[in-house]
Amino acid sequence: MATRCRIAPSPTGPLHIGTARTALFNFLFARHVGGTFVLRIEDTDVARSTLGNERDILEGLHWLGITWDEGPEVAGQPARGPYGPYRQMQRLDLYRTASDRLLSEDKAYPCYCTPDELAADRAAQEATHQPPRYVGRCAHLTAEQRRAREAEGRRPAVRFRVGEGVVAFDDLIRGHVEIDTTALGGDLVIVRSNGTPLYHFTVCVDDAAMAISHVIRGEDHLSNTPRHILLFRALGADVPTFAHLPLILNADRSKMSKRKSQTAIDDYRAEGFIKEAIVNYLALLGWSPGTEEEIFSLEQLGERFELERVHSGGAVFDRERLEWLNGQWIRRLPDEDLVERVLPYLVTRLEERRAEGATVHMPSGDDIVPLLPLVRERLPLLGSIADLVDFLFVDELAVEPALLVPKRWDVATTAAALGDARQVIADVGSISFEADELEAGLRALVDARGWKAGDLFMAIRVAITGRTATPPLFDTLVALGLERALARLDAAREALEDLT
RNA sequence: GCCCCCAUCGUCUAGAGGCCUAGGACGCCACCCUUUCAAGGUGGAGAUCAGGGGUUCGAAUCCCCUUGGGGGCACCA
Repeated sequence: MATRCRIAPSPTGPLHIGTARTALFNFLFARHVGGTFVLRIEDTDVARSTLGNERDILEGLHWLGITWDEGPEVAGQPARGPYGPYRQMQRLDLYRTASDRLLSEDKAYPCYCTPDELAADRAAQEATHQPPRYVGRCAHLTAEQRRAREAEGRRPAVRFRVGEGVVAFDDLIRGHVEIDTTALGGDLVIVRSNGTPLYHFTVCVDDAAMAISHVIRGEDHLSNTPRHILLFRALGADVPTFAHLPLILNADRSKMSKRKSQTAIDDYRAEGFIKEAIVNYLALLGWSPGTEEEIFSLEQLGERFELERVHSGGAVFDRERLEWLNGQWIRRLPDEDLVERVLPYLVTRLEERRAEGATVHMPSGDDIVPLLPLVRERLPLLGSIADLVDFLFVDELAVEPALLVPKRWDVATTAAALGDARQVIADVGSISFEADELEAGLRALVDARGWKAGDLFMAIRVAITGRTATPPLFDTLVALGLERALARLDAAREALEDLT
C-alpha cells in the first residue's frame, strides 16, 4: 500500500504556525519514506472560509518550501493528482453519495431535532452534571413518524450511529489508545439540515477516497479519532495509521492561540524571519534528531525526519530561540541572496523617512553589497537592517547633542576633539579614504592627546550616525564618504554650541 | 462533569534499566576579544528527572496511584 499523507487546512484564517508545523511534519514524513504528500482544502465552513485566507495559506506553505505532490489548481496552475478535486466544496456529490449509502444501510438516520430541543437537552445534562450527549430522540423513528415531521416542514440533519463497544488504535506517537464509544457524545451529525456535510464526515470520506495511508495531525484530534475510525469502517474503507503530534503552546501552556500569541506565519515573515529559520525551528518543536546538531535545512530534515523521534509532550513556542536560529541562518545566506531579502526592509524604512520630509537616496542592491560584512552578524531579523544603515541614505541627521559628549568628557573637550578629528579625517581622505588609514590617523591623534580611544570614537560615531550602537566606525566612515562625514562632523560641533 | 493524552533545567530537548554525581541548545551571568553594538571563545548559575508506592542487585527510564497541565465532548474545522 502506497504511503500517502496530507495536510487539510481550512481557509477560515491566515496560515497558522500550527498548521504550518503539521504541514511540515507531513511533508517531511512523505519525503523521508518516499511517499506522496497531498494538499486538500477543507472549505465546508462556508460562513468563515475566504479566498483570501486560502491564498495566504497556499502562498505561505509555498514560501516555506513545503510543496505538495497533489493539490488543487492555484493561480493558473492546474490541479495535480488523480484524486481531485482537492477542494471539499467541489466534492459535495461524493459526500452526498456516501451519506445516502449510510442512510440506506441504516448506519445513519435522519434527525429532526431542532436547535432548541438540542439546546434544552444540553442544558438539562449540564444541570445534572452529565456529559453532553445526543439523547437519541430520532434514532428509532418509524417511517410514519418521519413522514409526520417532514410534513411539518422540518428538514432533517443526518446522524451517524456510533454504536457500542471499545475502539482501539495504535498511534505512531502515542502507542495503543482505547476509547469506549459511550464517551463519544452519542450519534453525531454528519450532514447539516441544509445539506452541507460536516468536518468529521468529510475528512473520512476524503481520506478514504484519496487513499490516505497516514493521518498525521495535531493532538487536538486524538479524541476525535474513534469517531473517524467508526466512520471509516462504516464506509467500508481501510482505516489509516494515525500519528498525533504534540500541540504548540502559548507561554501559559494552553493550546497556541491568536489571543495569546502571534500565530500568523505571515506576521513572522513581515518581521524579517526567514523561511529557513522558521522551518528549522518548527521541526525542532516536537522532533529532535537524537544528536546535538540543530541547524537543519529543509532538505536535511527530509533525510533525517522520523515520526518515531517525535515526542509526545506539548511544546511552548519560544520566540527567542526562533530569533537565534534566524540569526544563524541569516549568517549563512549567500551575499546576493541576503541583499535581495534585506533590501525591501531598508526601502520601507527610507520611504517612511521620506514621508516625514527627509531627503533620501534610495539604495540599489549594489549599494548594499559592500555593507554586508558590516551588518551580517548584526541581523537577528531582516528588518534590523534599517537601524543599522539607514543614516547612510538620509541627508538629514537628527543628533541628540547630549549624546555627542562621552561620559568622561565635557562639552568643550568634545567640540575640540571633533575639530581635531575632522582635520585628521580630512587629511587622510585627501590621500586615501580607507578604514585602516582612518584608524591609524585617529589612534595617533588619541595618543598625542592622551585620550581614551573609545571616547573619541564614540563622539565621532554619534556625530556621523546619530546613534551609540552602530556597525564598526571606520567602515562606517568609508561607507558614508569623505564629504558627508566632514559635513556631519561640522554639524555636530555646531550642535554642541547650543549646549554651552 | 465525562473521556483521552502528557509530565527531565525558565524554554526547546537528549535520555529507550547500569555509560546520569542527568548531556546539548536558547535565554541569563561572568570573563576573554573589542572603538560601540553584535558575532565568536571560555566558564558559571540553573532539573532531589512532579510526588508517592512498587518491580529489580540496580530506575529519569517498567507498573500502579496521586497531583498538575493540556486536549476533546457543536447542525466549527
